[in-house]
Amino acid sequence: MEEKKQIENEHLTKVYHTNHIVEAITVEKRCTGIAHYRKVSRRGYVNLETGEYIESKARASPIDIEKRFKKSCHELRRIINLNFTGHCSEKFLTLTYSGTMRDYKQVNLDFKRFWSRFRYSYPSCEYIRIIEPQANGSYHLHVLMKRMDRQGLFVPMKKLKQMWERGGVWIENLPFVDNFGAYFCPKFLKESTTSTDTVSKAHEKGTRIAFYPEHFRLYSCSRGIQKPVPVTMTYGKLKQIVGGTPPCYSHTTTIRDEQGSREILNSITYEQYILKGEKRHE
DNA sequence: ATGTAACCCATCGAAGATGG
DNA sequence: CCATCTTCGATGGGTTACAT
Repeated sequence: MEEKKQIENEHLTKVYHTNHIVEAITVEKRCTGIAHYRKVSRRGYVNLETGEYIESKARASPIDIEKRFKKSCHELRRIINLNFTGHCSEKFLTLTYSGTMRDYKQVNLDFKRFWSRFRYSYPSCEYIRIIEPQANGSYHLHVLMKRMDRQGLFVPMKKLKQMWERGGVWIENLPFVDNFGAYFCPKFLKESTTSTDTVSKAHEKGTRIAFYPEHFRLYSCSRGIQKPVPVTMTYGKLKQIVGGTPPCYSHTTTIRDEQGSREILNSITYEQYILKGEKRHE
């Protein structure tokens, strides 16, 4: 049993406040100094203290890729929660291919073309775009679209189909959920590893992440989309912001030297609060 | 006029190492 | 897992050019 340590009110915590959702990340031993290594080229790093030069691994391991993916998902969730509230100026689009499309670059080109057309007719719109492989490895796109002048966004189906001629198009209102970020983030990692057939390779690794190319971007945003800015504050100040609301989710990770080691290097507590009252503004 | 594609470049996300 | 830093390649969008 891990004893639940109470965080001191004076302890510093990093807080993301994205509309009605508040996330607090509290690191027990906060990073003190500056990292010793500096990137000096594509693969090269130099230790500033010793002058030692090293080169990075040629290829990232599947574990590294999964970590990166999770990190991107976290950021994506926050961006969505900061920019989308369920207002009538917001819509959710899905763009698919009629055939199989496994060319990541081509998908980006196709979206670029779609966006240049869309922007012409709806110049006040901004987007968050997520590229996702389906179980068979064929890509499709999810787009959260938003009118910045806060007028209702209505796009005739006929027009949409003209702008995206590669396959199916869907446009919907945002669903009635508390956490849009969590709703729209890919959930590959939960997939079971029990594979059946042809798509073997990706499934053997237990995830569709394997379909992405090496330097993929899970999401991208147009410039008008706000980026979440964390604020470092005391834990007491955080409690003041959330009032009496208890965290709806909380998790502490302990970092050990190596697996099974008894010595704890650090611990990180993640908490999420959902504040009522500043929820949806229709 | 009206809609689309082609350039170019500032900006932004991904990479990747270590210490805690 | 988070923090921190730098480099590099991708890309968003303003502008121009080219259609219809």
